[in-house]
Amino acid sequence: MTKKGRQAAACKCKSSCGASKNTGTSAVFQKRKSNIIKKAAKLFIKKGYAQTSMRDIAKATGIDVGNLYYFIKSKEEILYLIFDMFHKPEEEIFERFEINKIEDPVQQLKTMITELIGFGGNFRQEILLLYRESRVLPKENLKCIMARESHVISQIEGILKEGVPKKVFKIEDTSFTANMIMYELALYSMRHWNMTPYLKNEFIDLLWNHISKVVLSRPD
Amino acid sequence: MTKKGRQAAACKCKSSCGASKNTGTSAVFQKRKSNIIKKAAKLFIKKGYAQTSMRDIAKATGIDVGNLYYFIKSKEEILYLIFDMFHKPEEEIFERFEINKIEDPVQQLKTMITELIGFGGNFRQEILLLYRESRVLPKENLKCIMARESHVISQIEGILKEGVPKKVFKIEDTSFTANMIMYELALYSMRHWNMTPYLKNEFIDLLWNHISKVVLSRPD
Amino acid sequence: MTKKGRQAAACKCKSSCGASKNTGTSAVFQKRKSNIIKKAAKLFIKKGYAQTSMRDIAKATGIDVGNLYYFIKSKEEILYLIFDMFHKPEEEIFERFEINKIEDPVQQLKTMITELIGFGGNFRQEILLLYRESRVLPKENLKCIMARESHVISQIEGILKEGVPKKVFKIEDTSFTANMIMYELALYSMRHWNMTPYLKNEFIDLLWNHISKVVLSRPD
Amino acid sequence: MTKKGRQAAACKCKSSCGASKNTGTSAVFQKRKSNIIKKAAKLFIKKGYAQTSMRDIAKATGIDVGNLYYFIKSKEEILYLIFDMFHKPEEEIFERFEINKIEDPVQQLKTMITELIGFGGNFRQEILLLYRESRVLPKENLKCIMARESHVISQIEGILKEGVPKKVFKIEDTSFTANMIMYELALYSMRHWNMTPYLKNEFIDLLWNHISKVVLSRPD
DNA sequence: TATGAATGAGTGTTCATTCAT
DNA sequence: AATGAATGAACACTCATTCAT
Repeated sequence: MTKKGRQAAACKCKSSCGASKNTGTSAVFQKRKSNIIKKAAKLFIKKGYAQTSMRDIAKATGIDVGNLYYFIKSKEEILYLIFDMFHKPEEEIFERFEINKIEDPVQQLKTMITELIGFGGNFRQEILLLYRESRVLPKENLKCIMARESHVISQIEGILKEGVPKKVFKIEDTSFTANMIMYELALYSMRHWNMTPYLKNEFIDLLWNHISKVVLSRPD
Repeated sequence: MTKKGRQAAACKCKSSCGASKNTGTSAVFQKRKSNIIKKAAKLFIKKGYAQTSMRDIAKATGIDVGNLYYFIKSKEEILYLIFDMFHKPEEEIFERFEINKIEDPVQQLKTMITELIGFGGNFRQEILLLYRESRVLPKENLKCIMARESHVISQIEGILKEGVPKKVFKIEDTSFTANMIMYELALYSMRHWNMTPYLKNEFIDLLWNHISKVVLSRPD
Repeated sequence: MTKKGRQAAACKCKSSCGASKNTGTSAVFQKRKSNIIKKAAKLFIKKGYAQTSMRDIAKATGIDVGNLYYFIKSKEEILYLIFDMFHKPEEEIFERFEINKIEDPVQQLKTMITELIGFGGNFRQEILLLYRESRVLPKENLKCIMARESHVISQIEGILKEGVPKKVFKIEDTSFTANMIMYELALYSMRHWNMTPYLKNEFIDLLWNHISKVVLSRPD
Repeated sequence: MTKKGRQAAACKCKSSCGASKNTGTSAVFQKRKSNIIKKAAKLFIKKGYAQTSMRDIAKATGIDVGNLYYFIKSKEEILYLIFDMFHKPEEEIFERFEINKIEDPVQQLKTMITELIGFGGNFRQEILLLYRESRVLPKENLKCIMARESHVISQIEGILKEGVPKKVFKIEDTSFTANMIMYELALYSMRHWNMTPYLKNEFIDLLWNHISKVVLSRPD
C-alpha cells in the first residue's frame, strides 16, 4: 500500500464498523458494499490478500476500480470488514439457537460447534483468513477483531464452565480448552491437503468425537 | 528486467534441497546462506511473506540486495528453504531420540510432542508460516514440502497404531488424530494473542493433558 | 514483483493485432496507443530495443511510466505492434495502387518498389528494426510477423512470375530474386553511413537501375 | 552499462586495436583474449549483445567473470574487438589471394565475393552483427570500424572501376554498386528465415548470378 | 592470473489510490 | 454513482564492474 495513503479502517469495536462514507446509508449502497466484501473474501481466501489486487476485486464484483472507492476506504478496510462481517453471525449463534435455553451442556457445546462449522459452509475458511492475514491490519483494528473473537470463545468457555460443576465436563483449564476448540474448528481448512478425503459430516463427527473425549468426564 | 518465467526452486525431495548455486560449497557461503534463511524466516513470520521485501531482508542480514542473489535464486526459494531447513530437524527427531527403542507408546508420543514443540524454541512458528504462506510456492515444491511433513505425521500415526493393539491407546481414526495432534502443536503461535499468558512448559503440560485425554484408553 | 511468466503479445495474424486491453476502444485511447508505438519505434530505431527503457518511452511520449501500461501490455508488445503497424500499409500497397490492373509487369514492379520505399518516409527503417530486433519476440509472434512479410514478398514474386512468360523478365529463381529485392530496399537504412550523400529520389533511381538490370530480359 | 564506468574502447584505427592492459603481450594472453572474443561473438550473434551477459561469456570461455576483466576492458570493448578481429582477414583477402595479380576483373570480383562469404563460414553473420549492434559503440569507435569496412568496399569499387574502361563492366555509380554488393553478401544471414532452403554453394551461385547481371556489360 | 564476493544503479512491471468528468 | 485515465512509489531481480585476497 502507498504509505502516504494509509488510513486506518474505522473501528467502533462494539457496534459493527461504521460506514466508510457518510452518504452511503441506503439499502442499495449497503447491498453493493456487502457484495464487495463477500467477493473479496472469496478472492482473499483463494489467492491471499497480497496476491489479490483491487482490479481483481473490481472484475469479480463488476464494479469499476475507481468506483470501488466510493464504497470502501481502502483495501485494508475490506479485510477488516470481512472479519467484521463474518464474526457477526458467529456472535449471534448463541442467541439465534437459544443455546442458553438448552438444558444439557453437552448439547449446548455440540450445537455451538456444529453451527460454527456449518455456518460458513466452507469449513471455516474465514478463520483461516484471520490467522493468515490478520497481521496486515493495524494493531487497533486487530484488537477490535480479536475482541469479537474472544467473545465467541468466552461463550464456549461459558458452556464449559457450566458443565464442570454439573459433573458433565471435566476440564482443568477452561480457557485453554475453549481456545483449543475454537482452533480445532479450522483444522479442515488449515490442513486441507490431508483432510480432503473427509466429507463435511464425517469431519464434524470426527471432530466431535475428538472434542468429547477431551471435555467429557467419565466414570473412574 | 525481463523475467522469462519463474524458476522453481530446486527440489530433491528426499535429500535436503541442493545448493542454489553450483559454486557455493564453502563453509562461509553456507553460513551466509543459512543466515539469510534464518533472518528471512523471522521477517516472514513477523510481517508476512508478501509484506517483506528483499530490501528488508538485505537490511536485516547486512547483505547488499544485489549480493543476496549471489546466495539465493529468488525470494520464493528463500521461503522454500525455510521450510526445508526447519523440517529437517523435525524428521530427525525420531531417530535422534531413538523413539522406537522406547517401550511405552505413551512415552514415545510424549517425547515426540515435547521435542516437536521444543526444538523450534518458537512454539512452532515455522509451521504457522507454512500454513499461512505455502500458497506462494509452486505446486511441485509444495508437494515436496508436504511430503516431508507427512513423513512426520506418519511417524506419529505409527506410534498411535502401535499403541492401539496394546490397549494403551483407543483411537478410531489414527490418521485424523495424527493430523490433529500435529495441528495442535501450532496452537500457541496461531492463537498467540490468547496464549501469551502461558509459559512454554505450561503450554506443553496443557497440551499433553489435552492430547492424552484423546488418545489414552481408559477403564470402563 | 513475481512475474509468473511472459505473456505473449496478442496475435491474430490475419487481422491486425487486437487491442491489448478490452476497454480501449475509444478514439482517444487508440490515438494515445498509436502515439506510444510511433515514439517507441523512433527510439528503438535510434538506440536499439534493449537500450531503450520504458522510462525513455515515458519521457518521449509524456505518458507516465505506470500509465504506459494502461495502453500496452509489455515492452515486447510494443515491438510487436510496431511491426504490425508498419506492415499493414505495406500489405495494402498492392490493392491501394491497383497494381494488378497495371498492364506492364515492369511498371507493376517499379510502382511496388517506389511505394514500398516511399511510404515509410524513412527509407524503410522499420525493416531494419525487424532484422535487428526480431529475436526478442516469442516464436509465435515472430512467425505471425514473418507471415505478413512473406505476403508482400509473394506479391513481388507474383509480379516477377507474370513477367517471365511475357518475356519482359528473365529470372531463374523468382523466390530468391523477390527476397533479394525486398532486402535491397533497406540498403539505405542499413548502410546509412555510406548512403547519406544520396537523396531519396536519387536512391530510388539508383535502386531501380540496379534491380532492372537484374530482372529485365534483354536482347542477345 | 554502468554510466560512470563507461570507458571508450581503445582505437588506433590503422593498427588493430591495442591491448587493453599494458601487461598482456604474451602469447598465452593473446590466445586467451582471442578466445574470449570468438566465444563472445558466437553468443552475440545467437542471443544479441544486450541479451548476453558477462556471466554468459564467462561460462562459455571457462574464464571467471572477474578474471575476464584482466583480458578486456569492458563488454563494449569485446564488441569492438569482434568487429576488429573479423575485419582483419577481410582486409587481407585482397593481398592473400593476390587479387590484383588476376587479369580478368570478373575473376577478381568473383574471387573476392566467394572469399568474403566463404571466410566466415557462417554466411557473414558477423556483418549482421555489425548492422545489428554497432549502435552500442561510441561514435569514435564506430567510425574506426566503418573506416575498415570502407576499405574493403573501396577494394571492391577498385575492381569495378578497373573493369569499366575495359568494357567488362558497365556501371553508372561504382560506389553505390560496391556498397550494394557488400550489403548483398549478408542476405543469407539477414533473411535466414526465407533462405535456409539454400545450401552455401547454391547461395553463392545465385548471388553471383545476381551480381553479374548488374555489373557485366553486354552486347547491345 | 585467478577467484568469489560485493556493489549499486538499473530494468520491466504492478498496484493502491486519486481525480476530472 | 460511475468511468477511464493518471500517478508515483514500490517490487523482485539483473548486470557490468570492482575489489580484496
